[in-house]
Amino acid sequence: MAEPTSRRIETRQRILDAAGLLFRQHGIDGVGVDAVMKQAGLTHGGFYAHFASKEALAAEVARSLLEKSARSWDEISRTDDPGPALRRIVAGYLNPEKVASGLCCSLTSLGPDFARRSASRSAVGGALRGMLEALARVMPDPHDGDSGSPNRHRGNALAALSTMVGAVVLARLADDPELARAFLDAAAASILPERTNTTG
Amino acid sequence: MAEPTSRRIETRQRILDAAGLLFRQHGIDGVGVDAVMKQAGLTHGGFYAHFASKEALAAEVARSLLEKSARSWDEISRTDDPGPALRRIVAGYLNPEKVASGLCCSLTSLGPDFARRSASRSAVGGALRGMLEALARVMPDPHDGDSGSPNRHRGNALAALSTMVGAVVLARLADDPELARAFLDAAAASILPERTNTTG
DNA sequence: TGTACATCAGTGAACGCGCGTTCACTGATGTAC
DNA sequence: TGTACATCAGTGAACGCGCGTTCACTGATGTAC
Repeated sequence: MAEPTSRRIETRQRILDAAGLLFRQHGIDGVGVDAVMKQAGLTHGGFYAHFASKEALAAEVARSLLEKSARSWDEISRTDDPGPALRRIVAGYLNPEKVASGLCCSLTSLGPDFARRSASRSAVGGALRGMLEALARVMPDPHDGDSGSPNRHRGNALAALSTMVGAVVLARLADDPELARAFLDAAAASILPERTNTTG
Repeated sequence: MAEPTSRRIETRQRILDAAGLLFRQHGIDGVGVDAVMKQAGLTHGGFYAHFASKEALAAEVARSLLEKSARSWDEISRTDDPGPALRRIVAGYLNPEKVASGLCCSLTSLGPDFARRSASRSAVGGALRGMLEALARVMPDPHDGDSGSPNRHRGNALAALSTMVGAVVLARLADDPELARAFLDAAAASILPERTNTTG
């Protein structure tokens, strides 16, 4: 009983993946336990062998989705040079197809849901800090001469993450695809050092 | 029957206000029609004399809350000079007490909920554009010499709104009040022309 | 001013349904000898 | 290799509850004469 079998672990992960998909599409309250289990190829009764409650599942989904993002950003931030790394992170986050498909970062589709559930809220704390650290690592120095200020990169990372999250929230809310696209483009332009725009 | 009585109008507004409060606190799916009516000082049965369904209520709440913001920003943008106007709008939006109380802009607490409900989504389109126009009106020229570019203010407004929305979403999600505060401060600093920080 | 009536906003019991959760059971897997 | 048994992941019927919605009714308000 001490070690869970590998089959158990796989099933648990399948449930987490199914919930991660459906919760982002329909919100946590918009998806029942039975729908999650069906998506995972199981029946609803077995759910409680893997999670104590739907709340506990939500918290695990929150943790697992955001830790995946944090790991990805961390790796990019340590592998690439800062400039290309930042561009990869931002372009990946603000990718219009991903946003339209609804498979974008859970912060943008479930942020308020997580914020209202204390278990989910505390589950994401670590990953959130990890994302900020990765972002701070690849932030450019500001164009005024203030590159010495120690917290400057952190402040820029906080603002950049805010801009990305907000842009995706607003792009998904916009009724018009052109406006959606404008949010994503404007956010990317405001985070990345100016250089992309035209030849003027 | 043509003209609704003033009493009817007042009651309808009381329901809208109650729903605006409770939906922002607990999410749309987290609040029942009976809770909304009780908060409005009525019993649940009377609800359907005022709204066709809970969905219709959600859409009206979306419209009414965001149009209120749009009107407020519009007035500020036409009354004050651009600099002070922008500062008032940003400081009002990123106010830490308002964020902590949960009475902040509905985009940050219900944005994803609205985005998933087509009626709500189309109900907010106009107000969203109104908010962007007000914001564009008070945006400063960029510090590079590109002040002639006609869409530059619009792009800045899109990015600024994204930053504000994202910062509040993240501040409410952060488990630590200090981190919450840092999101709000960093967002304000990144939107407002640099000048507030220290005497350096 | 007073009476009779029509209107209609709001009441509260009742409905069917879907949800989260429980539990006795099944049947496949693995271990002991 | 073969048999007997223990384990345990997954099944599916059942539960109580709360939700969105309906509807026959009440009682206050306003109008007609």
